[in-house]
Amino acid sequence: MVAGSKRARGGSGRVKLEEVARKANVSTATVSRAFNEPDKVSEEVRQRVKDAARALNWIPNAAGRALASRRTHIAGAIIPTLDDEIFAHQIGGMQTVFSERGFTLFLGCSNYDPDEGLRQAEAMLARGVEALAVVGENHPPELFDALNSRGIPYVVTYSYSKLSPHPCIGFDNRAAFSRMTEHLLALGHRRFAAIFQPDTNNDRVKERLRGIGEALTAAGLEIAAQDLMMGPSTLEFGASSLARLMTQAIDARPTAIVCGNDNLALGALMAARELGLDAPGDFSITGFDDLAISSRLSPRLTTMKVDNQQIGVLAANELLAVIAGRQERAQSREVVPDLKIRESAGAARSR
Amino acid sequence: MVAGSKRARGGSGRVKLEEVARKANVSTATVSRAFNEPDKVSEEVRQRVKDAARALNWIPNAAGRALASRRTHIAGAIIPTLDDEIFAHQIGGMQTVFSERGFTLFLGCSNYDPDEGLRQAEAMLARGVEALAVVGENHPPELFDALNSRGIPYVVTYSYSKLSPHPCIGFDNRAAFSRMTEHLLALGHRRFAAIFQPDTNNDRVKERLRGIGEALTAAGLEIAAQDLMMGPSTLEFGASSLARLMTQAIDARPTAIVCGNDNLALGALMAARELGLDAPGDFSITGFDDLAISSRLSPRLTTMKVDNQQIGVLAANELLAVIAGRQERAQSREVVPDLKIRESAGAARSR
DNA sequence: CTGAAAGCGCTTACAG
DNA sequence: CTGAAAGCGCTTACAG
Repeated sequence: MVAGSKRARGGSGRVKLEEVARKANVSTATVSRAFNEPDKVSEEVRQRVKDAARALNWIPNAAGRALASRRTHIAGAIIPTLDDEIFAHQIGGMQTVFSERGFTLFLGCSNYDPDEGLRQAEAMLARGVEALAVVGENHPPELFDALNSRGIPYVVTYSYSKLSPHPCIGFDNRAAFSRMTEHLLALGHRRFAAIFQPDTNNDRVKERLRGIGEALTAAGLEIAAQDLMMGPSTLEFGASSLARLMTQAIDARPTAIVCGNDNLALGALMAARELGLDAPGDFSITGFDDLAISSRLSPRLTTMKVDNQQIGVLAANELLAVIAGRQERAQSREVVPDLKIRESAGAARSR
Repeated sequence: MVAGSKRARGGSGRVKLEEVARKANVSTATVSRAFNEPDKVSEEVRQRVKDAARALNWIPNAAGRALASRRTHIAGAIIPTLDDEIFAHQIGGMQTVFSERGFTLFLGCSNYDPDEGLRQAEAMLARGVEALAVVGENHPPELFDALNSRGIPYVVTYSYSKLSPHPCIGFDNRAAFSRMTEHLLALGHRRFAAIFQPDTNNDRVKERLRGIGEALTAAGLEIAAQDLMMGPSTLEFGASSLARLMTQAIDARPTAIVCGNDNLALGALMAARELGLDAPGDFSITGFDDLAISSRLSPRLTTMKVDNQQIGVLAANELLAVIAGRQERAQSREVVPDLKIRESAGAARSR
């Protein structure tokens, strides 16, 4: 023992590669190779090393490995919130794919605060994420700068635009809402209202509103100021908004209500029932998301469905392809929402 | 330059602490202290170091730091799925607390496969998580062994039992369903049915069924084999189960239906409406979770509410307390579900 | 195929 | 308060 000649330095107490090497009677290099480049080690030695590792119950220390190899096998995802199942499903899809490929996933929720998102991204970067997925483009430029300057592959999810400077995995929010609006126009509606979640720090919501606006403009229409309701994405706000809209004189009130999501639309439908109104008889209404319940309540809700888990899967696959060097940069992938035409939106009443 | 005398070894290309030290004209030790133990560095030097770090845009390399300090500032959570908002909310709460305290969160979903959960736990352990939260107790013993042998603090969430060998943050699933059953017994019901999600690999569901069973046994009752429906946790399964139950002769069929969650109960209520039946007129029914919609549909659903985000917050706080050395071991915390008595369960009809 | 040893980027016990 | 240097646990360029 030369103890005493060296500085005391705790150590983690965990079994380390060196002990496996000693037990297997090989060098540390060989142990490392037996696991990371098994082809370079003879069958017999490889077996001996693996047996020794198992016997000692060795789990490699990822920090040591990361420091030496400059690989962490960690990816990160930053979403606004897990309270919305839309993002939860995305993360679920991503997590599964990453896990299958030996990657562990860091999760950050910004609670719709771009600065918080940036802080979390930086924490992930410090911890050496090899790739990052963020929801939407609404982030401080520092976030993308940090990613680009380090050459960390990333994707923007949930939104998609051909014009985006970023690789996008998602759908065109604007086009989706234009399409929904056109569906209502085709049904003969001329007076429109919208019930929406807040668009603060939310490029997706802004795009949705823009989509409605463009379709209406093309038809020479627009939404009157008093017919645009914006508030929390709750059943209550949907309900109170519908009630407000319906206080207007019957021949002046909107016949078509485009909601920012199913939740708001369902709330509105509940309020309507209490007011003795119904869709599509008294007004038409649409949602977005196609929640499980939306097709089962009466009236069945006209809405659009996006495969969010698939977005997560595609995002993870793109990032893994870049990490593996199979491609230079993540490619954008468009996911097309499915328009579900159901009972809640019908032909406009003639007046 | 002595280049050439040393082995070539890439390097990450990132700015490192050494460069900050050089620019600030101090040793690497001082740079490290300026950030980690600022009190030990003079005001002036500290400022110089921070300026240099900012100028160089230095982000410390977490692997180097982890290796030297044996701290990673990483925590992990393993849940069955993110498709259930119950777990999503837990993770959301946890994430926020950990993030505030400088911890980054690893997320793993087992998809209800205990082996997959174990694999993910091992991956997290290798990456040096300082604490781990897992949902429920239904995990291979190796998982808890690995945690205990390394002294990694952990908590079991969503379930709670005084008898558990593990620190639990959650509620007593058995007691909750006993309570709900007693509520129905007090309303005069004697013939019970249950519509439940699968109990495979799911100790929480098993406990729920046990809770119902115990309350019924105490009243000299039990659920007949044909009145226990178990299947996927979907609106559809709730609906088809209700239909099946209601095919029985009117004076022989159950008057009280305990559902494993709101989703199943809502499905059942929808089917009832289509069959021209209603609650509480023709039967009473209860759920669990108190989804937003459950109190707004007609009939309003009698159910129980659990603050899942709070479970996540409590879990993170317990783990952080152990990490900080403020306590030896995570303490169990019971969260009491709130019984929401509403219209869907009423007095049993006299026959 | 295998080993000796340098190096990854930090922290920290020790000395001053 | 500050610095020189050892050490954390791996990987890998080099040599054989």
